[in-house]
Amino acid sequence: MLSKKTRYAIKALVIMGKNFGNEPMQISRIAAEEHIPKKFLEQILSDLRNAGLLYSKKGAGGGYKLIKDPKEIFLVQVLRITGGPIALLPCVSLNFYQRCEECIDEGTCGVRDVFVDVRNASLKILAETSIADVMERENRLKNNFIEVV
Amino acid sequence: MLSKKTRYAIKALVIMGKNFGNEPMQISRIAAEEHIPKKFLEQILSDLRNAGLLYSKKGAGGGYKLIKDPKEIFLVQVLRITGGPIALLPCVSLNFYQRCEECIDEGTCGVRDVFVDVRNASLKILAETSIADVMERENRLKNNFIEVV
DNA sequence: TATAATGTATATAGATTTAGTAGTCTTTGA
DNA sequence: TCAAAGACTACTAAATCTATATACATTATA
Repeated sequence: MLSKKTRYAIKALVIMGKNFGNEPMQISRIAAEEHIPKKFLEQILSDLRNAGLLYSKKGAGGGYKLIKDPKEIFLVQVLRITGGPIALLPCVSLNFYQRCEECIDEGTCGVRDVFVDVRNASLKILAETSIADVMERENRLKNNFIEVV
Repeated sequence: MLSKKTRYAIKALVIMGKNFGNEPMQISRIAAEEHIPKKFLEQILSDLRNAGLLYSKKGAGGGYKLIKDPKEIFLVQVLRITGGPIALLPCVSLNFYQRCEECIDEGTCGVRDVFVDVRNASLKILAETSIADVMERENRLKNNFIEVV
């Protein structure tokens, strides 16, 4: 399960994606719109900034905005920055690998072998899906809703 | 990430799978072979038993064994018994659903939409893979190793 | 240049979950 | 009757996650 930190990070990036090309957005505005605790969001945006995804401007009229086009920011990057695990087993994680202490021989572990496949399936989607794709899905869902009603 | 409980559960089922058709295995033996803390394993096997996967026998000469053929026990069942989440977001989980508190409209959430796909991809593998498949993968890995050496 | 708005950094507290342990009871077979 | 084994309940320790608090730095603008 993703941490709230990761979830909030993605949501914040999506909302900044909608604002791409415009002036920076203030933390408090993002926090209010997405119902995210402001102080917590501060930390998260700071991490995303240190990772090179965001530009920030201090002082009055300051805020955050995306450095890159939302088409070029992929979910897998976000998960890695915020430490959200993709793999379901530590011994299968590419970026947060840890040996399973109890394991006798990782190389011949059938359980691990299955969860490598699971990771690859998840990873494929997360590596192909950008912030812009998320925005597009949202639009599609909204339009479908109107059609149905 | 799966809990150790879930990991231990799968490993215990695999080792009992190898023993399928024979006399019950004692907790202490499984614990020793798989390097799992005995008392913790006790709880886990008890859960698997209550869920109908294991037969148990008390007293001298007692122990645990599979009720069903390992071909008929699928990983998804084990995860659900031990509470291991498959979905990466609570609002996407089929069996452990919880609303994301901050979410304004689940129905048009683009993030959720992506993670439904991720869940489906993982679920497909876990619902198709049985304990017997895990055993088979293990054998295949061992044989490949011999060939390579 | 004073002030208010804003981000930065660090520390810490509280809640929750996970992992593991202890102890006692019950059942079974020899 | 005794020892071996599982069943059940409660507890604790550790880790992690979420959130808040505090103090500080920077910037726009009046």
